[in-house]
Amino acid sequence: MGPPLVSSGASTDYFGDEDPSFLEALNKAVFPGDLDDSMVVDSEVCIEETTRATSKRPRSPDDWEEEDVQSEGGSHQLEEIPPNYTDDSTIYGASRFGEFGEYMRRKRAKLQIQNTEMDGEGQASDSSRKIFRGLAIYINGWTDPSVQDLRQLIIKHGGAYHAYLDKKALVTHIITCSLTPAKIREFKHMKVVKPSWLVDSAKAGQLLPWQEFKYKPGERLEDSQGKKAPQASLLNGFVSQRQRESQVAEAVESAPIGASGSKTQQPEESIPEPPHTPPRIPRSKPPLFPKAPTSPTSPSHIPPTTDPTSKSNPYASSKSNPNASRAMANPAWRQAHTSVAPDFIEGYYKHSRLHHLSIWKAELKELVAEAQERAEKGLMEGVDSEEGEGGGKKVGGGIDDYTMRGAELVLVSPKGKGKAKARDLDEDVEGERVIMHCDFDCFFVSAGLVDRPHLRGKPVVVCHSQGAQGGMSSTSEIASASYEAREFGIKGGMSLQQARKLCPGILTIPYEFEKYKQYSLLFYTILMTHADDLQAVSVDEALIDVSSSVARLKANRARIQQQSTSESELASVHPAKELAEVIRAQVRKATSCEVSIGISHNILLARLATRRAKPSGSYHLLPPSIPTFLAPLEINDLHGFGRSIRQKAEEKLGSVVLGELALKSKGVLCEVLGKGTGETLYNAIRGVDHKKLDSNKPRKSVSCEINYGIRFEGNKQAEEFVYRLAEEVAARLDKVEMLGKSLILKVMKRDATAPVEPAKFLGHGPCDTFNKQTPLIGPGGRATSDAKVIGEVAWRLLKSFDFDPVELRGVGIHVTKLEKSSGVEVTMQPGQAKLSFKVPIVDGGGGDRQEGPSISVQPIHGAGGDDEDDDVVEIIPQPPKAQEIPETLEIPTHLDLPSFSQVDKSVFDALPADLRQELEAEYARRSASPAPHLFKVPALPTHHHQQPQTAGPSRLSPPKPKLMVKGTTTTNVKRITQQLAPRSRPSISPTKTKLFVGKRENGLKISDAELLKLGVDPDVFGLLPVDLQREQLAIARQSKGGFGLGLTDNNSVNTAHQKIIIKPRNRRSTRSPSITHPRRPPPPQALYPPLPTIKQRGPNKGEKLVFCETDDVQRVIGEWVERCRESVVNERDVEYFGRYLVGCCESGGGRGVERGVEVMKWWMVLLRGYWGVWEGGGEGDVEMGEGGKGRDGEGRDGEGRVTSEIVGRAWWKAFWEVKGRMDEVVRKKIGGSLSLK
DNA sequence: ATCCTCCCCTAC
DNA sequence: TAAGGTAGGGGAGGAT
Ligand SMILES: Nc1ccn([C@H]2C[C@H](O)[C@@H](COP(=O)(O)OP(=O)(O)OP(=O)(O)O)O2)c(=O)n1
Ligand SMILES: [Mg+2]
Repeated sequence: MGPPLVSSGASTDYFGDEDPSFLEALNKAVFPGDLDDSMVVDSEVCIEETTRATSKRPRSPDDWEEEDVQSEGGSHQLEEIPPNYTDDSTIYGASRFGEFGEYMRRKRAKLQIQNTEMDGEGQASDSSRKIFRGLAIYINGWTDPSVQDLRQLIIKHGGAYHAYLDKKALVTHIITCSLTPAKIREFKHMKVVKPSWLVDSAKAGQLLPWQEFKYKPGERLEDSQGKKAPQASLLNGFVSQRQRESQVAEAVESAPIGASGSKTQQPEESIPEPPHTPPRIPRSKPPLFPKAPTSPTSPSHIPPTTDPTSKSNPYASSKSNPNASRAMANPAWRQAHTSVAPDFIEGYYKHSRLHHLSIWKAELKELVAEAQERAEKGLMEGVDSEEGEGGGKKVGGGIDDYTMRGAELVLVSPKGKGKAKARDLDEDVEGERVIMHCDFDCFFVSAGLVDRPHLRGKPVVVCHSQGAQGGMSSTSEIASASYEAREFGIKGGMSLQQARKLCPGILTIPYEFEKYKQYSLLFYTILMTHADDLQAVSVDEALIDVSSSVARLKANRARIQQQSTSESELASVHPAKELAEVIRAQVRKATSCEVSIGISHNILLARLATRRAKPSGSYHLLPPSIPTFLAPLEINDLHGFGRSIRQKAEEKLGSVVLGELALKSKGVLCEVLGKGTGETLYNAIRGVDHKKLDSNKPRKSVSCEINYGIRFEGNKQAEEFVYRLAEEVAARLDKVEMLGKSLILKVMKRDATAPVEPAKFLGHGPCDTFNKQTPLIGPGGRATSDAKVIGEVAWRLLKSFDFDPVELRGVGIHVTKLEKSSGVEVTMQPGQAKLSFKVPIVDGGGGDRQEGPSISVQPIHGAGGDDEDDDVVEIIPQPPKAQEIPETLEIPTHLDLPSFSQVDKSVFDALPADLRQELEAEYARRSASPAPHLFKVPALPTHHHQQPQTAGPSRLSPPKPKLMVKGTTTTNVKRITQQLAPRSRPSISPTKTKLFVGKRENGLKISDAELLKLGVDPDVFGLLPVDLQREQLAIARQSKGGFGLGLTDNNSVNTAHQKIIIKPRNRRSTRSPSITHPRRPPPPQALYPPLPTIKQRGPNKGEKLVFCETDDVQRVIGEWVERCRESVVNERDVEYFGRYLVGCCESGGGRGVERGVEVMKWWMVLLRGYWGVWEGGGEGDVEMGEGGKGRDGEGRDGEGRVTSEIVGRAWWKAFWEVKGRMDEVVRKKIGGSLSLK
């Protein structure tokens, strides 16, 4: 656009047609969001559901099916619509719009009650008029809105919920979705009604006549058969749309839960009764917009359906997915998108969220194990220098290696041992044990919103289908839903189409695996700082034992109180809670995401506490409230107890509520659930749990399986696939340096009654699964990791089943009976070698490790300088510089699956000022230290002293708490530093300082202004315990003096530069052999090299493209923009960026252009998010450059502050400038207009 | 009693 | 379009 042009131009240009949808999406996003905040639905009916379980599922457990499919009919049409999507959207938009009014209104109303509702507290009455006052309700069995939801609804509206039916006389009504014949008889004389009575009444704001909702045995309810039936009814078309909608809304079901399989459907729901639909639905489901989605209906159509129900089965399985059938009819399409595609496995894994979750978990466990070993060893020898390669562990410097491995985590030292010991010794001392369960709130969504602030507060979900894609018939699964989305009943695991039925305005954002990994590392790094012990649960979740940290805080507090009265108030807050809030604040600062923390004295309770902490908070479940807390929970609320057990409990024990189950004897529970499970439950009901944090157990199996997109046409293809899968497994075995002696082939075969193409696009649908195990014999001896051998064995097993390859829907290869490969061997790769080292070591102890990364820690003892110390450890920094090289290194280990990479610089920059300062201080320290080593870290007290932990605090001999604390902090710093070091800074400059310094500040009297001056966030500072405050202060001062932020560079220019370096991939990835570090030999190749490529998709779906995938470029841009939100963007960066894009367009062929366009769109989206208002006003010029660099990046205080307008205009100016260059290139290259079309 | 095999189940 | 993986806990039942 020319200069002036502006927006329109934009739309015109790059986003030509798609724009509409693209823009629409943007608008939508904003739109609804505005309202948001509260979401509506008051009844919230969220449903939940689930459950069901399935009883049936005859065979395979799965049945996912989306039943939605049913809606399929609708979807069908929708499908066609897409083309005109624009129009549609317009049309739909209109209607939506109207609905939005209602939506908003509701939302607003809901707002008021929203927060309060859940907690027992209550509240609010407003929406909740006590319409159920006087009612005594008992809920029987599984229900559509879950029992829990119904219970809340009942209570919220003044009713009484009875968990037991023992006194029938007291119960006025029984709510159920299904009754067994026996129960029917039993309840014959009672008022048995469907859940919709409660839901509809709540919506209507008045108690509706129960008779209209009377439960009739004949009616379907799903229940056992579940699946299908319900759907069928829905589908049937006749229900008017409106009715349908309302049903949906009400019923809401939800989908299956996240996890597993069988789900599905069921949810369905309750829909059995379409008819009723209550009288208006005044408020209640906001979501329901009638909208068009649905439509028509006929489910059928198309032949594919094979036999939908034909078979008699009740479950019949779902319906087929017409879109899939159509696509599968095209040979070329099949060749390109199903298991027969040459790079199917690679592409599949690259996009599989579940695969990523699994890999990450394994990597995190490994990192934690390494940290623990290190801590225990206490020091290790430092390897010292390893710089060269080292980067992080193996990976040397990898800068970023992608795997987490590159990163190093250090456990808290103080306790390292201490803890361990302490723990072991006093296990019983429960009193002392403090466990925290930390979990990000809607992790994928939260991470995605960091760069999309304009979507905050709106109903957002993460899924592969973006924007309007898929219309209303997308079977894309939702990985995570924002809390706003949950208000509509949307849950993880459900399909996008189901979600759209619940909330047509739902917004979708793409996966950003790289980002999740980075945040996770930051998260773990922070946790390590406070934990005595840590158990990696998942990327976004961990259990930590903070007993010693809490004890220390407690002790300090006591001390302080004595000293000064001023802080007495603090006493009211339990130190554990205080620590939890500190952790939350640190993670928030580091990632801009919310983490919730549950605290208690054992794992079981800490986990349950998290649930209450959840939206965004912390909750300490203390002994006195345990009984009350547990009684109303249901069995499946317990970790490890899922739907299957729930069903057993319901059927054989007559209840799923803990309060009721508490009456059962241990014997009964064991009889029904098995010995171990029964006892675990018995104890859990009483809040007892003796489990310890996961100790690093050796891996027992390595597997690989794919149950998606499996569609073979002949044995040849199946064989080819099996061999490729075998290569994958072999690569994974090598990666962990293990060999196996036994192989298990897992096969999923389409259930005879299931449609050829299941409801879920390319999903496996209802299947029968088969496993076959056989010994795996390698060449010489037994265990092997040879791909060829594995492939042959696997294929032999598959053939032995003699299944028609066309019927296969899933294949998996599991290798068990593992043993470590002999040391070396594979080790070859440098990179890997490093990693591996760990293994060999086992005994050797001695020298192993070199982790090299850079840091090694050695214990020093005391002495030193400071006081404290007891256990100090030295850290040897890695050679900074090496880093550069490292980057390139990359490592390609085998697949590169997503693995964690070290935290990259940008992430480092994103760290909160306080944390960053600590790091900086650490760097300074390092550089300062003569030898490279030597930092002190409180580590174990090596020989000298004894008590570790406890001592910890004490460590400092004197009373000075601060020291102790400090020690801790220091430690932390180190850890983080270690982690970041490799990548971070090139410049480590220097200077000074020392560590510890004992700073003696005492009181924490310091003004905010002063804190700001030091770069310390007053808010966070305020949350810190006194000792930590001191520490922070000391460090902050130090760093200021030392080398202030300056060196870090985060400041504008440098930072920006780095970022802009975009091509990170280039850099990082490695790919350039040339760059490879000298030392490192070429890595082995990954089976599937990662290509970071950006996704380039057709220009057409611009929107999607824009949001799709995470690619480095987008990430970099996001960070760049984010960084310069308050300061004017640097011209040089813009210039660099422009050159990069132009180069991109010129070189990459059409793809380069597409990519460039994609990047521009992304950039535009970001700018619109922050400075949309200034988009058009191009005229005012702002000087670029200068403003920004100024001072600090963060705090900027007052004075010459750059206004948002100036910053925004500068950004837009930069945008148009770059766009102008792009246009030229595009014109030349593609011809005509810019619009790429 | 213990262990082993062959599942199912659960979690993220 | 969509990407339903993966490892470990544990139970049932049989072999030892
Ligand atoms: N079946 C599942 C379960 C989880 N996840 C991913 C997406 C989640 O964001 C992340 C973490 O899982 P959680 O169970 O912690 O769910 P959330 O973090 O999304 O929500 P919550 O706030 O309830 O923790 O794992 C997934 O893709 N599929
Ligand atoms: Mg979470």
